[in-house]
Amino acid sequence: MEQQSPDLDGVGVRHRATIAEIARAADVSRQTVSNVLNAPHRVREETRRRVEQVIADTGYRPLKSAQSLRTRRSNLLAVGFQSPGAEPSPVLDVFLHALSTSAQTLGYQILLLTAGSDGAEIQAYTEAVVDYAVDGIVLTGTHTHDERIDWLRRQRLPFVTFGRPWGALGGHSWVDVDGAAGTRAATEHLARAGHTRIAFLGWPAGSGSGDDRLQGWKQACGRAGLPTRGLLRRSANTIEDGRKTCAAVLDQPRPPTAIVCVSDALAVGAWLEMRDRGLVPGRDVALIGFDDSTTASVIGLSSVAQPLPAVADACLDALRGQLGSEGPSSGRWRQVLLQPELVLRESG
Amino acid sequence: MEQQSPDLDGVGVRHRATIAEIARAADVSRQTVSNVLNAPHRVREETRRRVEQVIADTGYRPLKSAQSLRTRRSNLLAVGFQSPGAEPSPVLDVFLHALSTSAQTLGYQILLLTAGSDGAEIQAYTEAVVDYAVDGIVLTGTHTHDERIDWLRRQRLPFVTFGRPWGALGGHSWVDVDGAAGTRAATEHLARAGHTRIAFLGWPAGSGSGDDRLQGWKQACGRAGLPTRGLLRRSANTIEDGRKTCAAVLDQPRPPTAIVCVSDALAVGAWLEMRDRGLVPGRDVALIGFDDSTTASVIGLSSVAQPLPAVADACLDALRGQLGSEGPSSGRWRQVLLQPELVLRESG
DNA sequence: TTGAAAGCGCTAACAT
DNA sequence: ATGTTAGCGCTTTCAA
Repeated sequence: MEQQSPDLDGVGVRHRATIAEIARAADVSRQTVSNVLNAPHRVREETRRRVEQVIADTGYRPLKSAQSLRTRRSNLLAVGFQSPGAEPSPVLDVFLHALSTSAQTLGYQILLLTAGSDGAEIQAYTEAVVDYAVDGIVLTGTHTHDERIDWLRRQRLPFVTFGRPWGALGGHSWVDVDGAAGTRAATEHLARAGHTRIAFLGWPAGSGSGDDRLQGWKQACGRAGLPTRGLLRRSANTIEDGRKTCAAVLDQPRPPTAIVCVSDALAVGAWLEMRDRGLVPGRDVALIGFDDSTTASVIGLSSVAQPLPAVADACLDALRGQLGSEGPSSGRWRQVLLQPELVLRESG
Repeated sequence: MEQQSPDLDGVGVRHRATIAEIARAADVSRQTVSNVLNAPHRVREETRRRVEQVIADTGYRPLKSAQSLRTRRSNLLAVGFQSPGAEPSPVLDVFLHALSTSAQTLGYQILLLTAGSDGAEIQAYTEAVVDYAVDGIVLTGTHTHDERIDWLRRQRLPFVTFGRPWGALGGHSWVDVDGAAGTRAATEHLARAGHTRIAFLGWPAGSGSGDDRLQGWKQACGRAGLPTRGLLRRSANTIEDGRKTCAAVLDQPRPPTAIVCVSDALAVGAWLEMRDRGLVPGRDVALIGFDDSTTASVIGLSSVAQPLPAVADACLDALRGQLGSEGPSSGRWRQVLLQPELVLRESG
């Protein structure tokens, strides 16, 4: 028969020691306890030791709501992400995990905000800032004319975007992956392998990252003296569109022997179209995607991988730069462009 | 040239109206303002109107840290999820999104906690509860002898698990998907299609949900008078293991004509193995997976889909049941088992 | 180096 | 139905 012991895990999570209790137990004032926590150098060695001992014994941790009420800082970071709707982004969940993990080691917690539109996302940020006094915001999936960025700047909130401010002025911190470098590496790899007609399946003009990745292909073709005319197809980002544009490009009089895609979604569509035609990707036609999704690894699709943990860390860095002083002063902005990595598999 | 207007969005996010200001502007006491917000029925119609008008004009929203300091509630829910490491779970990110979206409509925010082990997750919960006074916890990915559940129960924290408490007593709220029903439906579908030898690729014994899904296959075979001997293979949850166990089961003297898998990871492995052998899944051998991952939809793999938005809503329901009164009293536990849906594609 | 006092914004308890 | 008082736990003055 077990003993009646209300709490097996030390003091237990429900008991809250207050700063006053610590002070009493250590025979100092509350203020000294606060100093031990927030400005240890101001406390005499011996006193500090004694207080720290009591803190350790009781498992005392300051209550954030009280701290926040006083200091207006919450150690909370909001990250907004919009529903990909149908197909979940292969990028965001890995990024989220990395961000949350790194944030926790820095003493921050992640408030997860979801929205269905830019307007809704702004609304969510508003509530997070007004209600919870979040210290900073991580915005994902930037696009041209991004009203979210405008809003954040107007409000002078500390924020960083995963994605460059396409077409905007860029007066803020951002972290992005060099998409052009990724498609350039993919195209160069194919050129080295002897391909002379390399097609590109892209997104409609005007999406920043889509245009960026397109440039990489164009540049690599230019440098290698390869043609691009008639080898570019644009479509929305669905598997079905990938099939169709792949079919279109293969049905040309002079079809390409290799295809680079702006995304894995399109590449997977192309992959399916090839299979249906009895073509083996990598043997008959080379194929390289972008994002290194799980699906890509499953079907042996070569792809360009984004260094998401590094992106997450850079985002936190940028945010901390803004949080250090009072408010985002220009000059504290960090702009980081990370290099992706070409992951080669059977298809290319 | 634009006018110098510091804030275009109403009052702007940085200006905080306090309850005192609202009270002054509406010519009532602070308490009355508080009542308008928290107990409107106690306020005279006309007074309420006036106060509400001021609130609307100023865009006033109570500060959570102050509310929380007073009431010990934060309107914060913590959700813990461990890194899937290599292959991101096809389930968790969709679940997270659904959970966050529903939580926001209920006035809750999601604190995202990541951990690499059960111990680390408990540590993260501790900090979330002690520091941020989270109101409740959503735990994902239950397993047998789950120390996280034991800990949450000992601490008497409001919580709900996505996943049944396999092997434990079950004195808490949980939401789960009826895995056995899913594999049963899959197996019955195959039996109706004329298959008489249906194999199952499962996980090692002892994983609750794996055993559960296995049972569904066994039951369906039993009812249909189909054999199971020699048709079960167990392995870890990797694509490579799926390949191997699929190969093993196909190399038998009397191979199956259909295969049901405990997960899409294994099913994808089986799918690849079939293709390498020149077999067309769905034509030569039927194949059905579990989880309805993006990959499954891409490659035309039939699969069992979990109703994740419904799971998220049920989790929130269960949590709200516990938050209503002070503390989780027995009888307030909700246990919800939701039905999955068989999604048929080319492979089955 | 330490302590005392004040107050962040809100709501529960009590008084009117 | 409304107002008054007190205090949640912490940190920022300021004084000793």
